[in-house]
This record gives sequence, structure tokens and C-alpha cells, in this order.
Amino acid sequence: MTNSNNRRQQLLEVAATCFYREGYDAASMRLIAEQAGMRTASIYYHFESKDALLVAVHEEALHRIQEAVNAALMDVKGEWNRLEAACAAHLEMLLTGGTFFKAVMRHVPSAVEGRELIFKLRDDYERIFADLIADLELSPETDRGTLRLMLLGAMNWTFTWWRPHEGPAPAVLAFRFVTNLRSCLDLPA
Amino acid sequence: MTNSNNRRQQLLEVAATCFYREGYDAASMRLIAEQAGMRTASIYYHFESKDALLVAVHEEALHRIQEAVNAALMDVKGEWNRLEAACAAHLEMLLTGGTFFKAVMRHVPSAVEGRELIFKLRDDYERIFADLIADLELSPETDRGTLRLMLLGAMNWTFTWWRPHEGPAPAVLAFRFVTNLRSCLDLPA
DNA sequence: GTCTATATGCTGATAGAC
DNA sequence: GTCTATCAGCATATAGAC
Repeated sequence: MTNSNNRRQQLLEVAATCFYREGYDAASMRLIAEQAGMRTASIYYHFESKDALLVAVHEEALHRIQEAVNAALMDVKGEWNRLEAACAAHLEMLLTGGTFFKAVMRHVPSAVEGRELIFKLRDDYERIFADLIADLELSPETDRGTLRLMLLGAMNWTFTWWRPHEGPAPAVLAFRFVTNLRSCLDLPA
Repeated sequence: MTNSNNRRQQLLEVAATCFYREGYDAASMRLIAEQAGMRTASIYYHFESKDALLVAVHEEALHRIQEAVNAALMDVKGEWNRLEAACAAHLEMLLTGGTFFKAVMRHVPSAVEGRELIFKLRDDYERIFADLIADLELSPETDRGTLRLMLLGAMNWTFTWWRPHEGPAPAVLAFRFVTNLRSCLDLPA
């Protein structure tokens, strides 16, 4: 039972890495099994299908990142500070939290069973940012929906170009992103 | 010869649509052939492999979008206006220019021959925006690299959520994106 | 240029021993 | 829980007729 949970957890990590690096289709069950040090058939003791494995990866990753963002928001005061803290936590997980979270950014093939659930999980998570942006004081002509999608787009695109030891640290990136949006918008002049 | 070029062009369009909708691996040569109204083997008269087909899709799409952006920049004066015009053209192609351009945003599996070339084509195209941003007058502490990546990220992420007849028109989106970045940055106070 | 027919290999998944 | 062995199907790609 405990052993089973360990293996299950290990499989999730390995699968996420494969899904991220190869994409869902190219990440074969054989490859995942090999990376996890077991045979293909053994995976099916822990997960009923490859699709179920992908769904489980999303559940785990989004649960973890949601907790990280909520933790980062504890005791932070000020609307813009809170937004920046959430962005920093989001980028921290995405860029340096292991391949687990990058897997969530990949395309989900249309034939995957549980695709709708995956989209729902993603949407639920992103609602944190909608709430934070709703709290901002903005000039009346600013569209909050666009602002949210712009910020999330900028953040979620980082995983295509960011490399460890090269680009700016996640927290620096969060500061710049929010600063670039901030100064112009917060005061009704 | 002319007939061959027509077929080749048609295959490119069909393949791009399949690559976008299904992802590279799930878009089988059988499916592409079927959608194009021919047999699998016939594709190989026009393209030597599936990988070559993907590379050709990128060459065509990036060539076209580059021309569209350059055309949109003709006779536009003012650094911020030029950036906005380029963004509008970019979004116009990406969102309403057919699936051709969305295919370029998808993940390229690591095993694809010509992967490096594809990345080079993407980088070359994005240099347009680096040049436009280099022309802006910004407060000295603003990082232009971050600004470029932020804007491209926001734009390239749109194809994950934008739907025809729902979201804002591409030109409106371009205006909001640039406006959100603009007011705060252009004057050294 | 497009076809039929086929080679070869990899895919997700299952059966059943241990 | 993990294994060996295997299935049926689909993948890319090629050979050669028309």
C-alpha cells in the first residue's frame, strides 16, 4: 500500500517528464516504464490507461502549484504586491519546480479521455489570478480580462524560452512583468 | 508542373490544419492524405517524409506572416504605432489567418529532423519585434528583452483561448496589449 | 502523379504466471 | 506488484504497376 503509493508517485513524476519532453503521443508507455525502471505492463497496475496517467499528472501538478501560490499569498498586503507574489510563485513552480509543471502547458490531443476535466482543472487554477486582478484599482477603461490573459500568456510562454542559469530568476521576471503593467494603470490620473 | 505545385500547396494547407488540430504525432499521413483526397503513398511524391512536410509548413507559414507584418508596417510612423501595427498583423494572421499559422505555435517533437531549422525560422521572424522595441524610447531601467518576451508571450498564448465571434478582434487585442505596456514606460518622468 | 500492395516496426493494452 | 508473452492495430515508408 505504501509501496504502491510510492511507485504511483514516482510514475507520475517520470510520466510528467516524458510528456513534457516528448509530447503526449511520442511519450510511449514503454519509454515511461523504462525511465521508471519497470515493465510496460506494470504501469497498468497503478493506472488504468495512458489517458488516465495524463489526467493524474494534471491533477497532481495543478494541486501542488495551487497550494504554492496560496502559501505565497499568506500575509502579503497590498493588491499589486499580492499579484506580484502570485506571479513569482507561479513562475517559480513552472520554471524551477521540475518538469512536472511544464507538462501542464503542453497540448492535450483531442482523443484523450478526460480532456474536459483537464481543461476544467486549468481554468479553476487560473481563477486565482482573476480574483487578484479584480481587487486592483484600475482606470475605468482598462479591460481586466485582457489584463489577466496578457499576464498569464506572458508567464506561460516563458517555459518556451527560459533556461536555468541564463534568463532572469523567476522572482525578477515576476517583478518586471507586473511593473511593466502597473505604473500606467493604477491611478485614474 | 503547375498541377504539382497546386497539389503541393494544397497538401501544405491540409497538413497544417491536421498538425494544429491533432498535434504532430497524432496527425497521421493517412489522415492528411484522406483530407487532401489522395492516398498516403502519393504524399511522398511531393514531400520526402513527414518531417519534411512539417518543416515546409513552417517555412511557408513564417514566410507569409513575415510578409504580412512588413506590409502592415509600410507608411506607419511613430515607434509605438509601428509596434501596435505589427502586433495587429501578427494577431490577425495567428487568429483569423487560418490554421496554417497556429500550426507554427505547436510543440515540435524532439525526434523531428529539421527541428533546429524550425527554431531558426521562428527566431528570425521574432527579430522583427526586437527591432521595433529597440526603437522605443523607454525609461532606462526598463529591460527590453523582457518587454519583447512579455509581448510575444501574451500574443502567442492567445491561440489557446481566443475563439472567433467571442473574444476581441485581433486589432483591438493589439491595441490593448500595447496600451497596457505603453503609458508607463515611454517617458523618463 | 497517383495508385495498390506491402514491409517493418512500434503502439496501447491484456492474460496469466509468479 | 511485477513479470513474460502476446495481440491487434496503426505508424511511416517503399516498390512497382498504370
